[in-house]
Amino acid sequence: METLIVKEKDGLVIVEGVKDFDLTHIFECGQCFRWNRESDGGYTGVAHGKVIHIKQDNERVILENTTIDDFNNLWYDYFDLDRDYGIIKKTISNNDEIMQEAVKFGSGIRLLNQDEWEILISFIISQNRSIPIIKQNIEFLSKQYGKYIGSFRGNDYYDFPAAETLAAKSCEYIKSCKVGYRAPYIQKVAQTIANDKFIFELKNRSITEAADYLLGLFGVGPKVAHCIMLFSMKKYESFPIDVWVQRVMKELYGLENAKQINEFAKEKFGEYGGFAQQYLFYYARSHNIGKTKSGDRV
DNA sequence: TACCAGGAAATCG
DNA sequence: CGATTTCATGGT
Repeated sequence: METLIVKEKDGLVIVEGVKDFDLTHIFECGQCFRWNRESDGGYTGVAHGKVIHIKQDNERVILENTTIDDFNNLWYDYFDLDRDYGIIKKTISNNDEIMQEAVKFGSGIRLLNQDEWEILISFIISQNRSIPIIKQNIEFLSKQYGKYIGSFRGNDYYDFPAAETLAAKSCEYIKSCKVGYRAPYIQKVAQTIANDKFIFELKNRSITEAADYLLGLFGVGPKVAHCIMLFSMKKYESFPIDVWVQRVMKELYGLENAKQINEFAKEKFGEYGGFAQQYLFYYARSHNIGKTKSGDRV
């Protein structure tokens, strides 16, 4: 992104000139599970083994409990600040009133660049579950098996557990985090990743090769594979199809099945499919598109 | 109480 | 091979 001004003041990192950026859109659009809104309107979260607090006042973003070095080396990429979302939004919503509305609603979404391993397990857990429960499960896992990071504003924070740690636990222990029938998926995948760090290479491979590898993991199907590639590997043509995307594509575009949806997304959104999907998901879930009669849309 | 949740594996026909 | 059933758990 052009013309970002970064400075440090009173222990805070202040970034000015941040466009197409809204914390609520970013953290509530379903891409991440470890960020929580605080009473001051900002969010506290764990990523990169660190806990930070972030708050926003229009185009000014304020980070607490971090440094300029970490901003430059970690958070700048994590928040995808090097990307011009104006171009993306304009391109995907060209001649498409539906997308225009979805983009307007989630105008400040940025696709976070998250850890492959954490996203893998998070979205294995996500299957057939609601987002609040997914967040709760991941908190259980982190508190039980994650490394203690430290205390911030009176709360203790734990990193997402390492693959080696989970690989060494039995299914029964993993199940104590209330992940249900997904426990054996987690346990087996943890062993795979602990022995074979290949997942961290996929970012540099083709989307086909990445998908092939991910689909070979126990408990990973098409939807979860696409979420992993989109949220942790910068494979932005990925187009995860979940219940909400199915609903919104049927309700607003008249598409009946996954095959039709994939062809439409590839044809219409191309390299920006993942961004389009995320605007649509956030819009659909926030407005209950497909769950209520179509006249209820805001 | 029955049904649903950012689905995928197992099983069926 | 595509279509259906099953799988834990918590919220509504």
